[in-house]
Amino acid sequence: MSVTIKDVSKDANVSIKTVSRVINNEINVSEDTKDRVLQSILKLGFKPNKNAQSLRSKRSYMIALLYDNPNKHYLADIQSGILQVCKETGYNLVLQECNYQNKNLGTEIIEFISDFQIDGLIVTPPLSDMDDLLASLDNAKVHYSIIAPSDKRTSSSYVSSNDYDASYAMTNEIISKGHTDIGFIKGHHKHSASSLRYKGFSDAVTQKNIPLNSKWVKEGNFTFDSGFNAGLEILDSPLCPSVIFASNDYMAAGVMKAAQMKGIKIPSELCIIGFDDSPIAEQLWPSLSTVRQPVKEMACHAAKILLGNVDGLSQQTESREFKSELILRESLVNLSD
Amino acid sequence: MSVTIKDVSKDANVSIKTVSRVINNEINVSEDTKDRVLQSILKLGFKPNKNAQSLRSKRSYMIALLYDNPNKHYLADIQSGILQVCKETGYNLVLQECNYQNKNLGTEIIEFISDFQIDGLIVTPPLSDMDDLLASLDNAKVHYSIIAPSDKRTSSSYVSSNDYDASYAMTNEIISKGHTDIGFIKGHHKHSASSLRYKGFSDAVTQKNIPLNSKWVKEGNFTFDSGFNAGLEILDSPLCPSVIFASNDYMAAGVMKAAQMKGIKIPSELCIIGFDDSPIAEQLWPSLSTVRQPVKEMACHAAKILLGNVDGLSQQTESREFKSELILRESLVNLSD
DNA sequence: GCAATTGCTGATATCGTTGTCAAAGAACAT
DNA sequence: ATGTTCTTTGACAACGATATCAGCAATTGC
Repeated sequence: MSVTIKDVSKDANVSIKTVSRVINNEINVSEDTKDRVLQSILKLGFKPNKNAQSLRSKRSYMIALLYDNPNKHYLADIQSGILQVCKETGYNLVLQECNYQNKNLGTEIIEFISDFQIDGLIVTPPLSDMDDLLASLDNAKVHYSIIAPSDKRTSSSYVSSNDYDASYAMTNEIISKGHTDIGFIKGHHKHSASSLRYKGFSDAVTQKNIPLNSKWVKEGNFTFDSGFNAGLEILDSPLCPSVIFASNDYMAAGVMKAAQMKGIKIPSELCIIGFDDSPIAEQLWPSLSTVRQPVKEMACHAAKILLGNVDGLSQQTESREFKSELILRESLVNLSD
Repeated sequence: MSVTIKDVSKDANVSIKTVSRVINNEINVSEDTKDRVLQSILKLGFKPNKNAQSLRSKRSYMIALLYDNPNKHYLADIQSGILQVCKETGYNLVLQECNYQNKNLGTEIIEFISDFQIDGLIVTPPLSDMDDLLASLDNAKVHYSIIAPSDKRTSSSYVSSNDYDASYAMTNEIISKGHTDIGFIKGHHKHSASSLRYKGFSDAVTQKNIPLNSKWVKEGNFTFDSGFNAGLEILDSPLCPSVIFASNDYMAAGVMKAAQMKGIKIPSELCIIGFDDSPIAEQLWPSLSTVRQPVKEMACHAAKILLGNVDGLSQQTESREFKSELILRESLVNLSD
């Protein structure tokens, strides 16, 4: 049926072990035999059988993506970045949709890994915040790399973005436009990016001695609906802020809809700021000012780190923080009073 | 290290073949031995090694999703539906991002399948329209199921939705509100869903003797930008329609932004209709009237069909057409003249 | 009552690789 | 010349399942 290492060994007149050595780029094969074997491989169109390799070497050439994220675009970018690296290295990506509230998550994931001999994991938020999950993974000696970890764990491999700095910078941008009545919509309090984004905001206003009205600070959970509801609450009060800064674009879109339904003009009566530069930010009118993270690059990098650890052959890659970028669009203007 | 079939066979005092029989639910095992083996399996915590199974039986217990679709939400729903079935059946899903313009796509995919012994494919639009790709798959005797095929190929397994009927019904809904000046934005002409949606529309207007103004019919490619540009073109002309029906929500969102930028009031001066019920349809203001397809259920069904064909054990599942549903929201109102 | 069929079971080969270990020859040191 | 090390190679076992085929007992048919 298909060509095996045995056929190659016969054709090249060497033992199967030598063919294996050539396939795996092992040392101590003379140039002469190596050439001969490579030629036979080419001639016969030999491809090593992945399952046999996996069985013997206990490696599957597959990595898994762990996620539980309502943001489909974020996820799609992550997937796309990882797939790019996979394609280059011959690995495959399998998906593992999780429920972060599942009590047995650690156990189930470790079971999944050992079932399929998965070589490594990429862990995305909010799962990257779950210290107990990561502890189970460490314990089971599973290779993994984390996207947006809760704190920069020295022990592990991660990629992160400078959420705090970006949020701080955006807040200063808002203040520079003359605004002092600023609302903020936090994300879920367990989500570490949430806290950083809020901290960047609150540090910036505090440093400029701008009072923080607690009625204008709400907590959402990164969904459109939660932003919509928070927006309604803020805009129902007698005193309204002139800007609302939401921790992501979907919540900002929710605020925008709430404002539009109330007949509040954007941006002249209310400015709205988002975070993430999701496609919707540009699709709304007026379009959202926001913060762009290089999500796909981050995912690429996370995959490279992981494969560097998993695969002795690839080069090691270092953990890294990526810089975000302010995107100023129509939804933020100078305070007109 | 880990428990193998051998350990179980010793513990249950049977041959390894008998254990294998129990694992695979083969006939001709007495209730007595079966119970004994099952108990040993439970006691020892035995889990068959997937790679060994794959090597011997030439099945990987993995299916792949083929896609090249700009619509991330659609894709996420598809993935989610497939993963649900995978979880139930112990299969795994691997992703294969394609480029539908790639000339060697067929070859590359078949190579990928034989490399990893992928058990089957789920093909999504626009790849499901590529007859030459499907022909290569047939030729290589690859199992696959198609989501939204170009025509209901009797030979293969598919799930589809009633795009024509839904578009026809929505058009009648529009007409019943008194509109006669109707614009339409088609999707990419190679995309079969495109043609069906347009045909449903044009048949409905023709039957009601409503003239079709060709200046109000544009072609986009299902992206926001293409809808935005088409919207600008239509709305720039001296005579504007009172409704624009776009073949998907992203293009409809583009039209809405174009209209809003021009100061056209929605829905009083222009009604906008979308298709798909993407999340953005509800997030815009005014929210979009649209057509909802049960995408996740369709994906579930496609996965079941595939696994029914791949896995002799699971029950066979039939190809099926799913019904779409009209979702009437704020963006469509009676013609006010 | 004897042959044929059916149900259940196990010994052993097999899938296509990598791992272990030993052997042969070359290179070097003494 | 002899012993030691290093390089290159191959025979064979091993990974952990399923497949083949044969054997034996129990049932059925005539």
